[in-house]
Amino acid sequence: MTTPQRDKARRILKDAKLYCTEARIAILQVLMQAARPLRQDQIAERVAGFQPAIRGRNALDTKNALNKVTVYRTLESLIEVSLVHRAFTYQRAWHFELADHCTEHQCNPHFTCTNCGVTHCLTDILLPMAKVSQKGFIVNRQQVRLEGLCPACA
Amino acid sequence: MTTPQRDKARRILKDAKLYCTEARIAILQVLMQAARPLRQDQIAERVAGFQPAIRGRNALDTKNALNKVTVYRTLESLIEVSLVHRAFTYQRAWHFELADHCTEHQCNPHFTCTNCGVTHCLTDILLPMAKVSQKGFIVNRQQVRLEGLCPACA
DNA sequence: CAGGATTTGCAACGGAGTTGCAGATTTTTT
DNA sequence: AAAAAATCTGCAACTCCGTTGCAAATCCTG
Ligand SMILES: [Zn+2]
Ligand SMILES: [Zn+2]
Ligand SMILES: [Zn+2]
Ligand SMILES: [Zn+2]
Repeated sequence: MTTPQRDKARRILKDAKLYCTEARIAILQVLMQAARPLRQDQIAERVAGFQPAIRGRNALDTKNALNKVTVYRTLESLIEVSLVHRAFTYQRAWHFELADHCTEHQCNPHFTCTNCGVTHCLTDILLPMAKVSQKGFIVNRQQVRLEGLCPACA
Repeated sequence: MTTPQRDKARRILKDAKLYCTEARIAILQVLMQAARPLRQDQIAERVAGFQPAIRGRNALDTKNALNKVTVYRTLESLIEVSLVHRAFTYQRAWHFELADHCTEHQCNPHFTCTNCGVTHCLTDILLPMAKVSQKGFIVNRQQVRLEGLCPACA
């Protein structure tokens, strides 16, 4: 029950001076495997599904699921040490992703299809930063959201 | 009980083929006077304060307040005809503003100060549109959010 | 392995948003 | 102007994600 990815997660947590708990290890792994930002309930769902069966239980056993409060607080701690970002809210729910998807002052743009609802990370595109410093604003982070039709729905 | 602004609101509603109800007239006026996007409860609050007597009641009567469901559905109808936009969500609440603050494919960028929480409309700044059309995406709307310190807090 | 620090789960709460429906308001027709 | 049709409004009740308090479980250090 030790994989390269799992070891990597432990290492990351140790470097961040966080307790290496099962919840944090599992959630980190889920986010490392995710192709797009995930809601808390999606994260919980994936943890339950992908977890290599505790004590011989079937992987789909719901007992592998994390409590939603644990997911909530785990994400808070990961955000605190800048390992994770809140990417955006969609339908009143935050979507989370690893912070290493982002540059220091700008997260990758996110495109949400208004037809199928799927969100795509545009990791290879960055807009120039808005020039507002001469007005006295100090920008720490710029976020771009796009809305429209995805290739599949166009 | 007829002002130029009120007449303008009625005219806009008529052009949009919407019923000229007191709620719509009042909310439109509030948004016309707003310097930044407002939450539904802030809109209700301002309607209650500034209203020149809804339904013949005294202007100071707190009963001038609109029910939150009415605010909600009024905004929905105004969005439906593209008079109003949902600008962004902050702390789980949508913030609304007149759509004429925006160009066809891009709303004005919004800057939120992480220290004092105040949001500023950067109406004189527009970022270039992300070029994603060659990937098959059709962009209807681009939104930019900025976070950092405002001039007062810097 | 013991002891203190931290995290987890449960239950209960909070608040913006949402819906059904009866009665009120606005518009259209007569 | 009155009646009829269309639409809107308010109330109450509900959903859902996020949030908090607290006791039990887990994790780290010595
Ligand atoms: Zn699509
Ligand atoms: Zn992303
Ligand atoms: Zn400020
Ligand atoms: Zn604005």
